[in-house]
Amino acid sequence: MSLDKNSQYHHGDVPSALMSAALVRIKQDGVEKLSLRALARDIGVSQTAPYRHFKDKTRLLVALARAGFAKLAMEQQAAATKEFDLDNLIEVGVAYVKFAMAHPEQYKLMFGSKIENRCQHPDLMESSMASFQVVLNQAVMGVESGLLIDKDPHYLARCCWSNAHGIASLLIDGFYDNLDIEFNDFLTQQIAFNIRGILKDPALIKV
Amino acid sequence: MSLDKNSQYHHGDVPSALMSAALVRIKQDGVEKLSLRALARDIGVSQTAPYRHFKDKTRLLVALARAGFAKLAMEQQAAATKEFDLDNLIEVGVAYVKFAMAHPEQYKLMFGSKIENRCQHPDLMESSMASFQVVLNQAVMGVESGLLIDKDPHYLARCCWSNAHGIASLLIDGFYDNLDIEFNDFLTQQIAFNIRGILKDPALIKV
DNA sequence: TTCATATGTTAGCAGTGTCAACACTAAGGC
DNA sequence: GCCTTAGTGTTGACACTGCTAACATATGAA
Repeated sequence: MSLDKNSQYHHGDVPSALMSAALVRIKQDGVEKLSLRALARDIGVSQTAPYRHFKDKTRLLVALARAGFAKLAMEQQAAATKEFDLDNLIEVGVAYVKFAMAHPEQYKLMFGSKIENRCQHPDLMESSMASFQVVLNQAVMGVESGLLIDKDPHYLARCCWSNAHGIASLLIDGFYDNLDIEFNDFLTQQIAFNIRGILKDPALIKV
Repeated sequence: MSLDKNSQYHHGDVPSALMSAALVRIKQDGVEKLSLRALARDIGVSQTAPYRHFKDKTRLLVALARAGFAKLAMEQQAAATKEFDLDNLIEVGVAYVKFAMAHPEQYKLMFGSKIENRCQHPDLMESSMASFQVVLNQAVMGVESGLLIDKDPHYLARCCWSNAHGIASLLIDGFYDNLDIEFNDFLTQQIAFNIRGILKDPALIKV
Protein backbone atom coordinates (compact mmCIF):
# COMPACT_ATOMS: atom_id res chain seq x y z
CA MET A 1 0.00 0.00 0.00
CA SER A 2 3.09 2.21 -0.13
CA LEU A 3 2.82 5.11 -2.52
CA ASP A 4 5.56 5.89 -5.01
CA LYS A 5 5.99 9.65 -4.69
CA ASN A 6 7.29 9.92 -8.25
CA SER A 7 4.41 8.11 -9.79
CA GLN A 8 1.99 10.67 -11.18
CA TYR A 9 -0.31 8.10 -12.65
CA HIS A 10 -1.86 6.96 -9.43
CA HIS A 11 -3.21 9.73 -7.33
CA GLY A 12 -3.27 7.91 -4.03
CA ASP A 13 -6.61 8.67 -2.48
CA VAL A 14 -9.06 10.07 -4.95
CA PRO A 15 -12.19 9.53 -2.85
CA SER A 16 -11.14 11.59 0.15
CA ALA A 17 -9.42 14.14 -2.05
CA LEU A 18 -12.71 14.56 -3.89
CA MET A 19 -14.62 14.92 -0.65
CA SER A 20 -12.27 17.57 0.70
CA ALA A 21 -12.28 19.47 -2.56
CA ALA A 22 -16.06 19.25 -2.69
CA LEU A 23 -16.40 20.72 0.80
CA VAL A 24 -14.23 23.64 -0.22
CA ARG A 25 -16.16 24.13 -3.45
CA ILE A 26 -19.61 24.07 -1.92
CA LYS A 27 -18.50 26.46 0.79
CA GLN A 28 -17.36 28.85 -1.92
CA ASP A 29 -19.90 28.47 -4.69
CA GLY A 30 -22.79 26.60 -3.17
CA VAL A 31 -24.02 23.11 -3.66
CA GLU A 32 -25.92 23.92 -6.84
CA LYS A 33 -22.78 24.67 -8.77
CA LEU A 34 -20.81 21.64 -7.69
CA SER A 35 -19.44 19.82 -10.71
CA LEU A 36 -17.62 16.52 -10.82
CA ARG A 37 -15.43 17.74 -13.66
CA ALA A 38 -14.33 20.81 -11.75
CA LEU A 39 -13.60 18.62 -8.74
CA ALA A 40 -11.49 16.32 -10.86
CA ARG A 41 -9.56 19.33 -12.15
CA ASP A 42 -9.08 20.54 -8.57
CA ILE A 43 -7.40 17.38 -7.45
CA GLY A 44 -5.52 16.93 -10.71
CA VAL A 45 -7.06 13.86 -12.25
CA SER A 46 -8.97 13.32 -15.44
CA GLN A 47 -12.64 14.13 -15.57
CA THR A 48 -13.70 10.52 -15.47
CA ALA A 49 -11.44 9.37 -12.68
CA PRO A 50 -14.10 10.09 -10.03
CA TYR A 51 -16.32 7.46 -11.61
CA ARG A 52 -13.87 4.78 -10.49
CA HIS A 53 -14.79 5.64 -6.91
CA PHE A 54 -18.33 6.97 -7.04
CA LYS A 55 -20.94 5.38 -9.26
CA ASP A 56 -22.32 8.79 -10.12
CA LYS A 57 -22.47 12.33 -8.84
CA THR A 58 -25.27 11.50 -6.44
CA ARG A 59 -23.11 8.97 -4.64
CA LEU A 60 -20.53 11.63 -3.91
CA LEU A 61 -23.24 13.92 -2.60
CA VAL A 62 -24.54 11.11 -0.41
CA ALA A 63 -21.06 10.61 1.02
CA LEU A 64 -20.80 14.32 1.80
CA ALA A 65 -24.23 14.34 3.41
CA ARG A 66 -23.40 11.30 5.51
CA ALA A 67 -20.24 12.95 6.77
CA GLY A 68 -22.34 15.96 7.66
CA PHE A 69 -24.86 13.91 9.61
CA ALA A 70 -22.07 12.21 11.51
CA LYS A 71 -20.53 15.55 12.42
CA LEU A 72 -23.90 16.96 13.45
CA ALA A 73 -24.69 13.99 15.64
CA MET A 74 -21.30 14.35 17.33
CA GLU A 75 -21.76 18.03 18.03
CA GLN A 76 -25.23 17.46 19.40
CA GLN A 77 -23.99 14.62 21.53
CA ALA A 78 -21.22 16.86 22.83
CA ALA A 79 -23.73 19.55 23.73
CA ALA A 80 -26.03 17.18 25.59
CA THR A 81 -25.69 16.42 29.28
CA LYS A 82 -26.07 12.89 30.58
CA GLU A 83 -29.01 13.69 32.76
CA PHE A 84 -32.03 15.58 31.56
CA ASP A 85 -31.86 19.31 32.04
CA LEU A 86 -34.17 21.91 30.62
CA ASP A 87 -31.59 24.55 29.89
CA ASN A 88 -29.43 21.92 28.30
CA LEU A 89 -32.25 20.86 26.00
CA ILE A 90 -32.33 24.42 24.73
CA GLU A 91 -28.59 24.34 24.26
CA VAL A 92 -28.81 21.21 22.18
CA GLY A 93 -31.26 23.00 19.92
CA VAL A 94 -28.97 25.99 19.73
CA ALA A 95 -26.06 23.70 18.86
CA TYR A 96 -28.14 22.22 16.08
CA VAL A 97 -28.91 25.55 14.47
CA LYS A 98 -25.35 26.77 14.93
CA PHE A 99 -24.07 23.73 13.13
CA ALA A 100 -26.38 24.54 10.25
CA MET A 101 -25.15 28.13 10.17
CA ALA A 102 -21.51 27.02 10.29
CA HIS A 103 -21.92 24.60 7.38
CA PRO A 104 -24.88 25.92 5.44
CA GLU A 105 -24.10 24.27 2.13
CA GLN A 106 -23.40 20.91 3.67
CA TYR A 107 -26.59 21.29 5.66
CA LYS A 108 -28.54 21.94 2.48
CA LEU A 109 -27.04 18.81 1.04
CA MET A 110 -28.08 16.83 4.10
CA PHE A 111 -31.67 18.04 4.15
CA GLY A 112 -32.44 19.55 0.77
CA SER A 113 -33.47 17.60 -2.25
CA LYS A 114 -30.29 17.94 -4.23
CA ILE A 115 -30.08 14.27 -3.41
CA GLU A 116 -33.31 13.09 -4.94
CA ASN A 117 -35.14 10.13 -3.54
CA ARG A 118 -33.10 9.78 -0.40
CA CYS A 119 -35.20 6.74 0.45
CA GLN A 120 -33.19 4.88 -2.16
CA HIS A 121 -30.05 5.43 -0.09
CA PRO A 122 -30.51 3.40 3.10
CA ASP A 123 -27.04 4.36 4.33
CA LEU A 124 -28.01 8.01 4.13
CA MET A 125 -31.26 7.43 5.99
CA GLU A 126 -29.33 5.60 8.66
CA SER A 127 -26.88 8.46 9.10
CA SER A 128 -29.68 10.97 9.46
CA MET A 129 -31.40 8.80 12.04
CA ALA A 130 -28.24 8.85 14.14
CA SER A 131 -28.64 12.59 14.48
CA PHE A 132 -32.32 12.30 15.35
CA GLN A 133 -31.47 9.70 17.95
CA VAL A 134 -29.72 12.29 20.11
CA VAL A 135 -32.87 14.39 20.32
CA LEU A 136 -34.97 11.29 20.86
CA ASN A 137 -32.82 10.27 23.82
CA GLN A 138 -33.30 13.68 25.36
CA ALA A 139 -37.04 13.38 24.87
CA VAL A 140 -37.11 9.95 26.51
CA MET A 141 -35.18 11.24 29.50
CA GLY A 142 -37.40 14.30 29.62
CA VAL A 143 -40.56 12.24 29.81
CA GLU A 144 -39.04 9.89 32.39
CA SER A 145 -37.97 12.83 34.53
CA GLY A 146 -41.54 14.07 34.51
CA LEU A 147 -40.60 17.47 33.13
CA LEU A 148 -41.91 16.95 29.63
CA ILE A 149 -45.54 16.18 28.93
CA ASP A 150 -46.53 12.55 29.02
CA LYS A 151 -46.44 11.72 25.33
CA ASP A 152 -44.60 9.32 23.06
CA PRO A 153 -41.07 10.74 23.05
CA HIS A 154 -41.03 10.40 19.27
CA TYR A 155 -43.66 13.10 19.02
CA LEU A 156 -41.75 15.38 21.32
CA ALA A 157 -38.46 14.80 19.54
CA ARG A 158 -40.11 15.53 16.20
CA CYS A 159 -41.45 18.74 17.64
CA CYS A 160 -37.94 19.86 18.59
CA TRP A 161 -36.44 18.69 15.33
CA SER A 162 -39.03 20.36 13.11
CA ASN A 163 -38.60 23.60 14.96
CA ALA A 164 -34.81 23.62 14.88
CA HIS A 165 -34.79 22.58 11.24
CA GLY A 166 -37.29 25.28 10.35
CA ILE A 167 -35.23 27.96 12.05
CA ALA A 168 -32.04 26.71 10.43
CA SER A 169 -33.57 26.52 6.97
CA LEU A 170 -35.14 29.94 7.09
CA LEU A 171 -31.90 31.42 8.40
CA ILE A 172 -29.81 29.75 5.71
CA ASP A 173 -32.14 30.71 2.93
CA GLY A 174 -32.16 34.35 3.93
CA PHE A 175 -35.64 34.73 5.37
CA TYR A 176 -34.33 35.99 8.68
CA ASP A 177 -31.74 38.37 7.31
CA ASN A 178 -32.97 41.51 8.98
CA LEU A 179 -33.53 40.52 12.56
CA ASP A 180 -34.31 43.31 15.00
CA ILE A 181 -32.77 41.29 17.81
CA GLU A 182 -29.33 39.96 18.63
CA PHE A 183 -28.78 36.62 16.98
CA ASN A 184 -28.08 34.51 20.05
CA ASP A 185 -31.03 36.01 21.86
CA PHE A 186 -33.22 35.26 18.88
CA LEU A 187 -32.09 31.68 18.76
CA THR A 188 -32.48 30.99 22.46
CA GLN A 189 -35.84 32.70 22.53
CA GLN A 190 -37.26 30.79 19.60
CA ILE A 191 -36.12 27.45 20.91
CA ALA A 192 -37.38 28.28 24.37
CA PHE A 193 -40.82 29.05 22.94
CA ASN A 194 -40.83 25.67 21.31
CA ILE A 195 -39.74 23.68 24.32
CA ARG A 196 -42.14 25.55 26.54
CA GLY A 197 -44.87 23.95 24.45
CA ILE A 198 -43.94 20.44 25.50
CA LEU A 199 -43.36 21.16 29.18
CA LYS A 200 -45.67 19.73 31.78
CA ASP A 201 -45.22 22.98 33.68
CA PRO A 202 -44.57 25.77 31.17
CA ALA A 203 -43.88 28.16 34.02
CA LEU A 204 -40.45 26.51 34.27
CA ILE A 205 -39.38 28.47 31.23
CA LYS A 206 -39.52 32.22 31.60
CA VAL A 207 -40.29 33.94 28.33
CA MET B 1 -53.86 42.53 -29.51
CA SER B 2 -55.95 40.12 -31.60
CA LEU B 3 -54.28 36.80 -32.31
CA ASP B 4 -54.22 35.33 -35.80
CA LYS B 5 -55.06 31.69 -35.30
CA ASN B 6 -53.26 30.68 -38.49
CA SER B 7 -50.08 32.46 -37.65
CA GLN B 8 -47.61 29.94 -36.31
CA TYR B 9 -44.82 32.43 -35.96
CA HIS B 10 -46.21 34.20 -32.95
CA HIS B 11 -47.13 31.90 -30.14
CA GLY B 12 -49.47 34.28 -28.39
CA ASP B 13 -48.50 34.10 -24.75
CA VAL B 14 -45.15 32.50 -24.22
CA PRO B 15 -44.67 33.66 -20.61
CA SER B 16 -47.78 32.08 -19.17
CA ALA B 17 -47.43 29.04 -21.39
CA LEU B 18 -43.93 28.59 -19.99
CA MET B 19 -45.17 28.97 -16.44
CA SER B 20 -47.92 26.40 -16.90
CA ALA B 21 -45.59 23.97 -18.61
CA ALA B 22 -43.03 24.50 -15.86
CA LEU B 23 -45.57 23.70 -13.15
CA VAL B 24 -46.43 20.47 -14.90
CA ARG B 25 -42.76 19.59 -15.38
CA ILE B 26 -41.69 20.21 -11.81
CA LYS B 27 -44.65 18.26 -10.52
CA GLN B 28 -43.51 15.33 -12.67
CA ASP B 29 -39.74 15.44 -12.54
CA GLY B 30 -38.88 17.80 -9.72
CA VAL B 31 -37.45 21.25 -9.73
CA GLU B 32 -33.88 20.06 -10.14
CA LYS B 33 -34.51 18.70 -13.61
CA LEU B 34 -36.36 21.70 -14.97
CA SER B 35 -34.81 22.83 -18.24
CA LEU B 36 -35.65 25.89 -20.27
CA ARG B 37 -35.02 24.03 -23.49
CA ALA B 38 -37.41 21.24 -22.58
CA LEU B 39 -40.00 23.84 -21.64
CA ALA B 40 -39.58 25.55 -24.98
CA ARG B 41 -40.10 22.22 -26.72
CA ASP B 42 -43.20 21.61 -24.59
CA ILE B 43 -44.90 24.77 -25.73
CA GLY B 44 -43.65 24.47 -29.29
CA VAL B 45 -41.23 27.35 -29.65
CA SER B 46 -37.55 27.48 -30.34
CA GLN B 47 -35.14 26.97 -27.48
CA THR B 48 -34.23 30.63 -27.27
CA ALA B 49 -37.72 32.05 -27.41
CA PRO B 50 -38.05 32.01 -23.60
CA TYR B 51 -35.18 34.48 -23.37
CA ARG B 52 -37.38 37.12 -24.99
CA HIS B 53 -39.60 36.99 -21.92
CA PHE B 54 -37.31 35.97 -19.08
CA LYS B 55 -33.81 37.37 -18.79
CA ASP B 56 -32.54 33.98 -17.67
CA LYS B 57 -33.69 30.76 -16.10
CA THR B 58 -33.63 32.26 -12.61
CA ARG B 59 -36.20 34.85 -13.60
CA LEU B 60 -38.62 32.14 -14.61
CA LEU B 61 -38.03 30.37 -11.32
CA VAL B 62 -38.65 33.63 -9.48
CA ALA B 63 -41.93 34.06 -11.32
CA LEU B 64 -42.99 30.54 -10.35
CA ALA B 65 -42.00 31.13 -6.74
CA ARG B 66 -43.89 34.40 -6.61
CA ALA B 67 -47.00 32.74 -7.94
CA GLY B 68 -46.57 30.13 -5.23
CA PHE B 69 -46.26 32.71 -2.47
CA ALA B 70 -49.37 34.48 -3.73
CA LYS B 71 -51.33 31.25 -3.73
CA LEU B 72 -50.05 30.34 -0.26
CA ALA B 73 -50.97 33.72 1.17
CA MET B 74 -54.47 33.38 -0.29
CA GLU B 75 -55.00 29.93 1.17
CA GLN B 76 -53.76 31.05 4.56
CA GLN B 77 -55.94 34.11 4.43
CA ALA B 78 -58.90 31.91 3.53
CA ALA B 79 -58.20 29.65 6.50
CA ALA B 80 -57.94 32.53 8.96
CA THR B 81 -60.91 33.91 10.86
CA LYS B 82 -61.34 37.65 11.32
CA GLU B 83 -61.17 37.50 15.05
CA PHE B 84 -58.48 35.71 16.94
CA ASP B 85 -59.23 32.13 17.78
CA LEU B 86 -56.88 29.53 19.15
CA ASP B 87 -58.22 26.58 17.22
CA ASN B 88 -58.19 28.67 14.10
CA LEU B 89 -54.53 29.55 14.61
CA ILE B 90 -53.82 25.84 14.54
CA GLU B 91 -55.87 25.49 11.39
CA VAL B 92 -53.87 28.22 9.68
CA GLY B 93 -50.73 26.27 10.44
CA VAL B 94 -52.31 23.09 9.14
CA ALA B 95 -53.34 24.91 5.97
CA TYR B 96 -49.75 26.04 5.55
CA VAL B 97 -48.31 22.56 5.74
CA LYS B 98 -51.06 21.14 3.55
CA PHE B 99 -50.26 23.68 0.89
CA ALA B 100 -46.65 22.55 1.00
CA MET B 101 -47.70 18.92 0.68
CA ALA B 102 -50.02 19.71 -2.21
CA HIS B 103 -47.35 21.58 -4.15
CA PRO B 104 -44.07 20.19 -2.89
CA GLU B 105 -41.92 21.15 -5.83
CA GLN B 106 -43.24 24.66 -6.02
CA TYR B 107 -42.76 24.92 -2.28
CA LYS B 108 -39.13 23.88 -2.67
CA LEU B 109 -38.74 26.55 -5.28
CA MET B 110 -40.24 29.15 -2.95
CA PHE B 111 -38.06 28.29 0.03
CA GLY B 112 -35.12 26.28 -1.23
CA SER B 113 -31.99 27.72 -2.69
CA LYS B 114 -32.57 26.77 -6.28
CA ILE B 115 -33.03 30.49 -6.59
CA GLU B 116 -29.69 31.65 -5.29
CA ASN B 117 -29.33 34.98 -3.58
CA ARG B 118 -32.99 35.70 -3.23
CA CYS B 119 -32.07 39.03 -1.65
CA GLN B 120 -31.22 40.20 -5.15
CA HIS B 121 -34.85 39.75 -6.14
CA PRO B 122 -36.83 42.35 -4.20
CA ASP B 123 -40.08 41.32 -5.87
CA LEU B 124 -39.59 37.79 -4.60
CA MET B 125 -38.86 38.98 -1.08
CA GLU B 126 -41.98 41.09 -1.21
CA SER B 127 -44.13 38.14 -2.26
CA SER B 128 -42.79 36.00 0.55
CA MET B 129 -43.46 38.73 3.06
CA ALA B 130 -47.10 38.80 1.97
CA SER B 131 -47.41 35.23 3.17
CA PHE B 132 -45.67 35.99 6.46
CA GLN B 133 -47.98 38.94 6.96
CA VAL B 134 -50.97 36.64 7.45
CA VAL B 135 -49.26 34.90 10.35
CA LEU B 136 -48.07 38.21 11.72
CA ASN B 137 -51.61 39.57 11.74
CA GLN B 138 -52.76 36.56 13.70
CA ALA B 139 -49.96 37.09 16.17
CA VAL B 140 -50.87 40.75 16.60
CA MET B 141 -54.49 39.86 17.24
CA GLY B 142 -53.41 37.09 19.57
CA VAL B 143 -51.35 39.42 21.71
CA GLU B 144 -54.08 42.04 21.73
CA SER B 145 -56.62 39.47 22.79
CA GLY B 146 -54.42 38.56 25.73
CA LEU B 147 -54.28 34.90 24.78
CA LEU B 148 -50.72 34.89 23.48
CA ILE B 149 -47.78 35.84 25.66
CA ASP B 150 -46.91 39.49 25.79
CA LYS B 151 -44.09 39.61 23.29
CA ASP B 152 -43.35 41.40 20.03
CA PRO B 153 -45.75 39.68 17.61
CA HIS B 154 -42.87 39.33 15.15
CA TYR B 155 -41.19 36.87 17.50
CA LEU B 156 -44.37 34.88 17.89
CA ALA B 157 -45.09 34.84 14.18
CA ARG B 158 -41.54 33.67 13.48
CA CYS B 159 -42.05 30.88 15.99
CA CYS B 160 -45.11 29.66 14.12
CA TRP B 161 -43.51 30.10 10.75
CA SER B 162 -40.30 28.26 11.62
CA ASN B 163 -42.25 25.40 13.05
CA ALA B 164 -44.65 25.03 10.13
CA HIS B 165 -41.81 25.38 7.66
CA GLY B 166 -39.75 22.79 9.48
CA ILE B 167 -42.59 20.30 9.48
CA ALA B 168 -43.32 20.96 5.81
CA SER B 169 -39.69 20.63 4.77
CA LEU B 170 -39.06 17.43 6.66
CA LEU B 171 -42.27 15.97 5.30
CA ILE B 172 -41.45 16.91 1.73
CA ASP B 173 -37.91 15.67 1.93
CA GLY B 174 -38.99 12.29 3.23
CA PHE B 175 -37.85 12.48 6.84
CA TYR B 176 -41.32 11.74 8.16
CA ASP B 177 -42.17 8.93 5.77
CA ASN B 178 -42.93 6.25 8.32
CA LEU B 179 -45.18 7.94 10.80
CA ASP B 180 -46.77 5.73 13.42
CA ILE B 181 -49.71 8.09 13.65
CA GLU B 182 -52.44 9.24 11.29
CA PHE B 183 -51.24 12.15 9.24
CA ASN B 184 -53.85 14.72 10.23
CA ASP B 185 -53.46 13.85 13.88
CA PHE B 186 -49.72 14.21 13.55
CA LEU B 187 -50.04 17.60 11.96
CA THR B 188 -52.54 18.99 14.43
CA GLN B 189 -50.58 17.64 17.35
CA GLN B 190 -47.26 19.09 16.25
CA ILE B 191 -48.71 22.50 15.57
CA ALA B 192 -50.63 22.43 18.84
CA PHE B 193 -47.37 21.71 20.71
CA ASN B 194 -45.83 24.73 19.07
CA ILE B 195 -48.65 27.14 19.76
CA ARG B 196 -48.96 25.93 23.31
CA GLY B 197 -45.47 27.33 23.79
CA ILE B 198 -46.58 30.88 23.09
CA LEU B 199 -49.79 30.79 25.08
CA LYS B 200 -50.18 32.87 28.19
CA ASP B 201 -52.19 30.00 29.63
CA PRO B 202 -50.93 26.75 28.08
CA ALA B 203 -53.75 24.86 29.76
CA LEU B 204 -56.00 26.22 27.03
CA ILE B 205 -54.54 23.66 24.67
CA LYS B 206 -55.07 20.07 25.67
CA VAL B 207 -52.24 17.86 24.58
C1' DT C 1 -46.94 53.11 -46.08
C1' DT C 2 -43.21 53.19 -43.02
C1' DC C 3 -40.64 51.88 -39.46
C1' DA C 4 -39.41 50.91 -34.72
C1' DT C 5 -40.30 47.36 -31.51
C1' DA C 6 -41.60 43.03 -29.96
C1' DT C 7 -41.12 38.49 -30.85
C1' DG C 8 -39.48 34.72 -33.11
C1' DT C 9 -35.55 31.89 -35.44
C1' DT C 10 -30.89 29.39 -36.38
C1' DA C 11 -26.09 28.62 -35.27
C1' DG C 12 -22.82 28.22 -32.02
C1' DC C 13 -20.03 28.39 -27.45
C1' DA C 14 -18.76 26.54 -23.18
C1' DG C 15 -19.95 23.67 -19.73
C1' DT C 16 -22.08 19.40 -17.73
C1' DG C 17 -22.92 14.03 -16.42
C1' DT C 18 -21.84 9.81 -18.14
C1' DC C 19 -20.25 5.88 -20.93
C1' DA C 20 -17.07 2.85 -23.74
C1' DA C 21 -12.64 1.72 -24.94
C1' DC C 22 -8.04 1.72 -23.90
C1' DA C 23 -3.55 2.19 -20.79
C1' DC C 24 -0.95 1.75 -16.90
C1' DT C 25 0.26 -0.09 -12.17
C1' DA C 26 0.41 -2.94 -8.04
C1' DA C 27 0.12 -7.39 -5.98
C1' DG C 28 0.35 -12.19 -5.79
C1' DG C 29 1.10 -16.93 -7.57
C1' DC C 30 4.10 -19.54 -10.69
C1' DG D 1 12.27 -13.42 -12.80
C1' DC D 2 7.35 -13.62 -15.45
C1' DC D 3 1.92 -13.55 -16.10
C1' DT D 4 -2.39 -12.63 -14.78
C1' DT D 5 -5.85 -9.94 -12.72
C1' DA D 6 -8.07 -6.33 -10.57
C1' DG D 7 -7.83 -1.60 -9.53
C1' DT D 8 -7.10 2.80 -11.14
C1' DG D 9 -6.27 6.20 -14.49
C1' DT D 10 -6.83 8.11 -19.40
C1' DT D 11 -8.88 9.83 -23.93
C1' DG D 12 -12.77 10.53 -26.80
C1' DA D 13 -17.35 10.91 -27.51
C1' DC D 14 -22.53 11.66 -26.89
C1' DA D 15 -26.43 14.09 -25.44
C1' DC D 16 -27.83 17.54 -22.78
C1' DT D 17 -27.76 22.20 -20.60
C1' DG D 18 -27.81 27.79 -20.15
C1' DC D 19 -26.97 31.43 -22.86
C1' DT D 20 -25.41 34.81 -26.66
C1' DA D 21 -25.11 36.88 -31.28
C1' DA D 22 -26.96 37.58 -35.58
C1' DC D 23 -30.72 37.39 -38.36
C1' DA D 24 -36.02 37.12 -39.66
C1' DT D 25 -40.72 38.16 -39.17
C1' DA D 26 -44.91 40.19 -37.45
C1' DT D 27 -47.45 44.10 -35.17
C1' DG D 28 -49.05 48.48 -34.19
C1' DA D 29 -48.54 53.34 -34.17
C1' DA D 30 -47.03 57.44 -36.91
